[in-house]
Amino acid sequence: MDLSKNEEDYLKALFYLIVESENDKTSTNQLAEYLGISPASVNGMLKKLRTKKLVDYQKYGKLHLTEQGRAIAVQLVRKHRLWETFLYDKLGFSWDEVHEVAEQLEHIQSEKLIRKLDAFLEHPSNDPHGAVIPTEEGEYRIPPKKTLAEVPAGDFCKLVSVKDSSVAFLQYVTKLGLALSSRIRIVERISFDDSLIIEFDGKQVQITRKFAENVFVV
Amino acid sequence: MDLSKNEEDYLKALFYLIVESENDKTSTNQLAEYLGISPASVNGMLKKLRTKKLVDYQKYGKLHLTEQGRAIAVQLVRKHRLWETFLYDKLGFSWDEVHEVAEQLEHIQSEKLIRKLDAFLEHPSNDPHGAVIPTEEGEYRIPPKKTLAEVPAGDFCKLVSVKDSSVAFLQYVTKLGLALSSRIRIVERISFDDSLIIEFDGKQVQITRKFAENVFVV
DNA sequence: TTAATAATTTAGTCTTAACTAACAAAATTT
DNA sequence: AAATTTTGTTAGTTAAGACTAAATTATTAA
Repeated sequence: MDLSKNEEDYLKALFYLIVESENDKTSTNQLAEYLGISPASVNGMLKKLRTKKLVDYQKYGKLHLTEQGRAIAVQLVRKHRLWETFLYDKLGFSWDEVHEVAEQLEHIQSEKLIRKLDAFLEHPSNDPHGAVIPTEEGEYRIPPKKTLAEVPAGDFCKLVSVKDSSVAFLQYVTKLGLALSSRIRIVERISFDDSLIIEFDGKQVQITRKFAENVFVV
Repeated sequence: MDLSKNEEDYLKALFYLIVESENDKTSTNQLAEYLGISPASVNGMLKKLRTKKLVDYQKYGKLHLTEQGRAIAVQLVRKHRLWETFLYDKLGFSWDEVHEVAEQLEHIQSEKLIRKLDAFLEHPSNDPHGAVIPTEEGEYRIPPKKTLAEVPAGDFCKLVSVKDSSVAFLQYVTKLGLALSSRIRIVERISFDDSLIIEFDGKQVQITRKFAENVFVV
């Protein structure tokens, strides 16, 4: 099945909304909002994707991805994350720069390219944000997530990804000096305002609870 | 200046036709033929490119690229050839597979990506087909073609193409074990009969002058 | 220099994927 | 249960960029 960049973007957005909400469905308006496209336009595209048996819904009903639609979306996620890994590991892009470029690269059509890239990167399991890279066979499971806010005082943990991946947040993280796989120790919890003091790379910083809740760790 | 994939393809085609013919101009029909698009459609796009000051022509006249159009085209060629080099050198694609994928990759918009890629590949000067890679500054000159017969003794060179592509000659080349981009050293020139001894892949063979004159190198 | 041929342009159509405005159905309030 | 609000759909428009057919200009041959 050969899809346009556009159709691929719809599938990816659907996948994102469905997986994020862990709800197995989403709605026209939500999708329109996410893509920044009018609901009317989205409605038109959904009709098309339905005739291609990639999404599944009836008039005024909720949207689901078909098996095939889901499979294609998973492969797009795989491509996106492999490219992010390439940009980060091999080309020295920073953490917050990889997404935008990978957004373009993921649409390149060549199975061989992805297989070779995967091998070149030595079959990575996580992208630079710590997200799991689906396998070639389409296996994709989301590991249970834990935030920095849940780690007991005194314990160590490792940064693997962030919840809010806005540029502003990512830049703040970078400015703090926190990098992917930074080893972090919880020095103290301030019960007064729920902030916490953490230590990494030999320095201590104080962060708010809101910040801690945005940082996923292992 | 932000161009669509389409506009970029037109500029690249124009550049190809103009540079190949070494004529500094081309025509609507020639361009249409090359792109596999009807002359009428090409005419429409040319109008658009003219208003963007990327091509230069008047009604019923010959087509030229403007300085800016040429500069953009050169950068596309640069991107294309850097990606081909990446696919060949790093991912292990064969030389006849790289073009199709590079055709897609060249449209990725990110100056940083190209700079980083160039550095990662250690600033290659030639792509896997032996073609020159334009510099970041847009310098692009086609070097005069050189045959194996012109390489001084002791020097290294790389096979890029052949002059005589008869089956007999190609079979002989293959039998010798010479492949595209084989790294060759000129061991010795026998002045008696102008034959030369070359070394590649750790083995030495003797070839006639006639043979050497049929092999282009870089 | 006129006729024939080739090259180029114009005019009008099609498809895709966006849009707005108006309408219809579903969900929520009162 | 009726009114209101939210959500989803339809209809009609627009912009690219392709197309064909027809018209125009250039070039070549007679």
